[in-house]
Amino acid sequence: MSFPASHPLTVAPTSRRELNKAATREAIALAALDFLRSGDLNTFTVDDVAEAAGVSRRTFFNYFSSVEAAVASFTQNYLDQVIVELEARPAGEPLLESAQIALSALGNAHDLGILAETFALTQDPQLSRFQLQAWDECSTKITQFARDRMPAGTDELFLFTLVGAVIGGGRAAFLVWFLEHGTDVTQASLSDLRNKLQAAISLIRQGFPN
Amino acid sequence: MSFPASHPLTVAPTSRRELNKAATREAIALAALDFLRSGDLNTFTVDDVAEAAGVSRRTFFNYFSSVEAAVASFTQNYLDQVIVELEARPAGEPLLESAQIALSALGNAHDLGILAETFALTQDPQLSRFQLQAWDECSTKITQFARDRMPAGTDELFLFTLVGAVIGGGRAAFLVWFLEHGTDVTQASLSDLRNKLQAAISLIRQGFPN
DNA sequence: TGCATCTTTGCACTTAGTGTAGCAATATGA
DNA sequence: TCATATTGCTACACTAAGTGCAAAGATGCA
Repeated sequence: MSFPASHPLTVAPTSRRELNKAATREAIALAALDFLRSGDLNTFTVDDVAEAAGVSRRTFFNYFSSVEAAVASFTQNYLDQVIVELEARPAGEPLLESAQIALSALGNAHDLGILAETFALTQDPQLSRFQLQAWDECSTKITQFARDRMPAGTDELFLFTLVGAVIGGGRAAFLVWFLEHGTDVTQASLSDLRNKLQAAISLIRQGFPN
Repeated sequence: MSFPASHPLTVAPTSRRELNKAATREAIALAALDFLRSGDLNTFTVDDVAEAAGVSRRTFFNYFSSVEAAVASFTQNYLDQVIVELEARPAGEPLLESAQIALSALGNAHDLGILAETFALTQDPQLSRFQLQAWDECSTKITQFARDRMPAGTDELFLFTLVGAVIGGGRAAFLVWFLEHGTDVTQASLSDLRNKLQAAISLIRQGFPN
């Protein structure tokens, strides 16, 4: 979970406690991911994950409400970053351009590799639910963002549809990318992901005249 | 669960057993909805729902894997209908037009009222996950449908983005509709929902040139 | 160092979810 | 109509999820 460290925007809350908590959180999430790599959900338990992460079962639940939630944290982190990037864009910039840039302002290769892996490992419906929720929460935040940046009184349906389409397109780009590259995250496949994200948003912008 | 009855497309499997099962399923889902109407998820248990539906706890789990899944069945039914409507459209028709028609070919007012209610009652993240999954499964089906109807060799990113945008727009229409009308399902609000669905798809078609 | 604050842990408890085997209802064929 | 095969329902037992609580341990601060 390199998110807090790589984005010291909020006063750098790098106290010992914060560091410890971040490390614990990451350890748990990684342990959960590791179990998923070698089997499906019902081949291991929360106790297993907790033990592997070196914490008690109770502490696991202090950080995540379930294994699924722990695995979804990687996606969550990426989307949180997208929001940060989005809010860093200049106010005058067209919204779809901001979205294009924010979505493809991807982190380092290692984090992205894990993100790609979660795509692979969360085909199980039980797991995919939590990914979907992460995207949905992101939608809500972007809608709020868009409402602030658009002219006052912009039609709500227009707003929601725009954001819904952007998120739908973003997920589409990730999905197609993953279908083509799997968990292979080279520099080349990364740049392809950026291309796909940009292409998807471009399609949204242009529309689909038949 | 009027779905099987109202769509006797598949040889009318109306045997006694089928009828009983459909009735039980509906009873369970309605019982779950009823408990949600008067409190949140953790104010009642599966046992409560089973008892209210007049079945054993074990039978509940024979039909649904959780209370959340039971509540999501209403959305599921609507989206299943959308797929049926979609597949009934002529092959030559432009895809977005088919989608527009299929999405707004809504069932009767009573079923829609319940659908609207589930929008209201599933703001709880625990519940919304299952709604999101229903929409996502619908996406997958529509993507397959679109692949079949588009020229062979159509770009996959184009396909996924188009479908992602359509589903995003569809959900946006429902959301805005619900935000405006709540669970009030009159003839007028229904026709507004149809308008919103059509408007959303139109936006997708036109695109968002800034 | 001593005290206040926050985090982790163990324990006990309720509820979720599932395998299994027997029982009840429906279907089928004469 | 009856006998029998098939399918669904139920009770029971069991593992694991998730949570409240209070004590112990770690960190922050003066």
